[in-house]
Amino acid sequence: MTDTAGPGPAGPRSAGPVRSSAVERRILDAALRLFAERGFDGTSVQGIVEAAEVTKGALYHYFDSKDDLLYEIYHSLIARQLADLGDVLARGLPPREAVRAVLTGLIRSTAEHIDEAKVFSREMHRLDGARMRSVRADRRRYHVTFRGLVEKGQRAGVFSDATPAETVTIVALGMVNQMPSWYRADGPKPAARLADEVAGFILTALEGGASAR
Amino acid sequence: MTDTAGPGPAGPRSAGPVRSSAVERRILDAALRLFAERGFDGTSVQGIVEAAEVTKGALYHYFDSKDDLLYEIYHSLIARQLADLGDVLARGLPPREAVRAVLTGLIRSTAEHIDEAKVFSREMHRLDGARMRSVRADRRRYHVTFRGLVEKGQRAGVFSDATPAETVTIVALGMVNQMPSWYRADGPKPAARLADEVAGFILTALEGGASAR
DNA sequence: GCCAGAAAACCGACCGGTCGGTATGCACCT
DNA sequence: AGGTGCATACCGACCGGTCGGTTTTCTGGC
Repeated sequence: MTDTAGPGPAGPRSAGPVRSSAVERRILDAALRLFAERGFDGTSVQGIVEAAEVTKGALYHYFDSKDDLLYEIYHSLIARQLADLGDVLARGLPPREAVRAVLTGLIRSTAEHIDEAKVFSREMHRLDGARMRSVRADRRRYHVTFRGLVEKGQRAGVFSDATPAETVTIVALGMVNQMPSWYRADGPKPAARLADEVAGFILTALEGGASAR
Repeated sequence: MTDTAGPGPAGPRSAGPVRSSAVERRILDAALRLFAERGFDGTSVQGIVEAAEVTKGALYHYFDSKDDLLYEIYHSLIARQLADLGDVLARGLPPREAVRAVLTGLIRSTAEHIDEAKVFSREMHRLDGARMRSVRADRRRYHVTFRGLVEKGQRAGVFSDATPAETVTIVALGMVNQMPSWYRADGPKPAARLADEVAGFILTALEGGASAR
């Protein structure tokens, strides 16, 4: 196993600064940019090392394979999302405020790291078995946690249970996961406003309608 | 140009059986299945011809390139979606029923042709300039038409205008476009029920909240 | 009914080029 | 003197696409 599933979501590391030399980061940045721009298969290893201004030897010194780069990108994205989610949960907000905080935070964060999200949504299927399982498990944890938040609100009578929490989750996270295909940082609407609108829309549906309790 | 864009959407043809020989369809079917399963770059032309039980010569007799196969898949998907949309519009339903009909139809149709949708969402960026523009234009038409439906309801006072129609469209179509990443035909929930739940959820948000008019 | 000739359908060996990855060497630091 | 951090040259596999040729189907004259 790849030890990616620690107890805490990206908790403090014992010995910190060993991770990621400058060269390592340059490679990762270049890979991210090129993957987002041309896709994984459309990007050659040679292209990455040229963009990062290093040599192939350096790349294969730090990474096992091209797929390794992909996994690093995925992992950093999911780790950040789970950490943000954990932060909100730790604040112990009531359901409505919790859902709003999670959704707006997720949308803002996705907008801010749109390249990672783009690569993720487009090339996730390329991962090999073990890594695929690890990434999927993390994604599922996020999904289940969000759904649990909705369920909690439904049980408390704050949200209508006309629509199953699973379906609500699918709609909300579906919008977020689709962002890479249309969101542009220089677009007309700031991410923060978009986030507020979407959260407001989802909450309206959750609160409106026939409250069955 | 490939003359695939006739006047009517797949309407009756003057002299029919020229289009799509059995071999042509076998190739397209195999390509669709393999693209959905392994991705475009992960699928070799050799693999396609073996799966279709034809030879490479036959494939390049009917298609110009591997990319050609992709475009055919995209085009058939979008053509169907636009045709369905047109059918609903032609019925002249009031906004609420129109939105419901479009959404449930789109979700059911996407579930039914999930492989096409999967290839589409994953590999759209691979198209070259001219074809990319054509596909994007069709997608945009769908988006704008749907948004127009929402706007019409808002102007009529049937829908709340608390959330901009554009944002509503982003949420609704975002869910649909994300379906390929999780929907399974053998899943626990039939597509028809899912479609009803989602449409109900979106309509609740559209009708609920403070109606500003 | 038949046959010649043309056109469409199809075959499969082959090619140029690219790509991910490796082998080996060397400078520098400790 | 040995390990880390690279550089460079190179490899074998594979891939999309081509091309000369063969088979099958269609067409029209008789």
